[in-house]
Amino acid sequence: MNSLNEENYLKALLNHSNQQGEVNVKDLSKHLGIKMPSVTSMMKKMAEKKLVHYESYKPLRLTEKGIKEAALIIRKHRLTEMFLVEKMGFRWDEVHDIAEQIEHVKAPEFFAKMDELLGFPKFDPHGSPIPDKNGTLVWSTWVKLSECAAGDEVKVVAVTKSSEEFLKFLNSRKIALGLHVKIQSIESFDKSMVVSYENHNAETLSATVCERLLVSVEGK
Amino acid sequence: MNSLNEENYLKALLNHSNQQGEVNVKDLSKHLGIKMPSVTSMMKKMAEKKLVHYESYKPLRLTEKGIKEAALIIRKHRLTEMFLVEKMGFRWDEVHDIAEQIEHVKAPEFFAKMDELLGFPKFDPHGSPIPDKNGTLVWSTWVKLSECAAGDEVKVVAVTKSSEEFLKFLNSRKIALGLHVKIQSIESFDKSMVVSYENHNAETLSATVCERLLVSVEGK
DNA sequence: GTATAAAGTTAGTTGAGCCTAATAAATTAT
DNA sequence: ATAATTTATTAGGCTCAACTAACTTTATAC
Repeated sequence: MNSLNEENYLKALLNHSNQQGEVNVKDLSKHLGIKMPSVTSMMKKMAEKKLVHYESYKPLRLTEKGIKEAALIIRKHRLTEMFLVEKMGFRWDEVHDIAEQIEHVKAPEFFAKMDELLGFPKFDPHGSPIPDKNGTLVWSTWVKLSECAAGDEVKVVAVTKSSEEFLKFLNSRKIALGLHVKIQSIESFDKSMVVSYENHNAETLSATVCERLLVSVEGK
Repeated sequence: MNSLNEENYLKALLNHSNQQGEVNVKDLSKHLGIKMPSVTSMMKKMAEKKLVHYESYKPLRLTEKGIKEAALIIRKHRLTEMFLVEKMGFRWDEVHDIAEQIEHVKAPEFFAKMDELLGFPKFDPHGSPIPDKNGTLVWSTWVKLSECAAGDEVKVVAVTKSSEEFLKFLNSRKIALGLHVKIQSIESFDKSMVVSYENHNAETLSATVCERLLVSVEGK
């Protein structure tokens, strides 16, 4: 049985891996709030359990088994978020921290029941896909803009949790579904993005906005 | 912040304390599945945190603070059980293990919402009282028959989770609400009770039955 | 292409929470 | 009232998962 902590490592490994499925120790350390040497030693233990591929001085990569286990935790997290919003009346922005805790509950029946009561949803309230019961994350053709890299060319395909103000904001910048956008750069300190599209050369989009825009990366 | 483990100690201390609020190390050890020396050392730590009164070779007793914290955990457990049964469609006998895990979730809003959705219930699906938000356990005038001692004289006042078979069973023994019963003895190996009432001198009631009968102890 | 900086690893410690074996106190039996 | 039994404590050790300090490897810059 995975310890609570191993579960956090798995989740962070999956969530912060790049296109090649790689993460470096530094990033993992920062996201988990755990010092690098501790991360290294945990990686060795998890490598013995065949959860990660580990080689000294090389980037970390989850194994198939690791990906599956991580996806199952993320499944629990996202199902929980959906349940909190749909069945308990929480707002979508209140549910993350609660789900962060409930995702570690070991009770398959509980999550199966949530799934059933929710009608087997495919996406959580933030627009992220919910992995299936086997831990298969169906990579939707769209991702959050915030997850893209500088240089990517993308098409806006959806918007999550569209409040009226948010839609007005998008309108004011002439951002609409189907729009082609190129990411010029990303400010590392606040994760805001400078993007260009049509006759806009350098629009700055805050991290909050980038979180809510779902896009498909051109050529995927 | 209490560790998960400290929470389990608190709960066990409250649940297994006798009328004087005392528990001995042996019992605690058995109920927690933790060896006695480990319990002793944990008690010393918890005594420093003012959660238990601890003196060598004396029975353990929760402090006011300890009782409150324990009651708040039990509150979360019982609210969860109620929620699982009332709002998610679980049977009352399926919910204990799930609640055992969810009770450790740190998210006051989550439990407050449950409470609200349930209409601020006073009892859980097993008939146990739910402590209030301040950790005050309102000792109902009734307790489970299983919690009484040999020699007690009691009156049957309610029945929890009355299935049709259970009611039939009670009928066949002529046990009804209002009946006066005296507990003759308790079999320590299976917790069944030998009781007498009206013209029945030595009826044996299984632990399961004693769990489901709520009684008021005469003279309380 | 060497120097510096950044990223990663090793070695050694710590604290929590458990364990066993041995000892001591309290209780029960004779 | 002493012996035997039960209950509790002490002493010492283990593992896990964190830490700091020191060192090594890899990447970056000049």
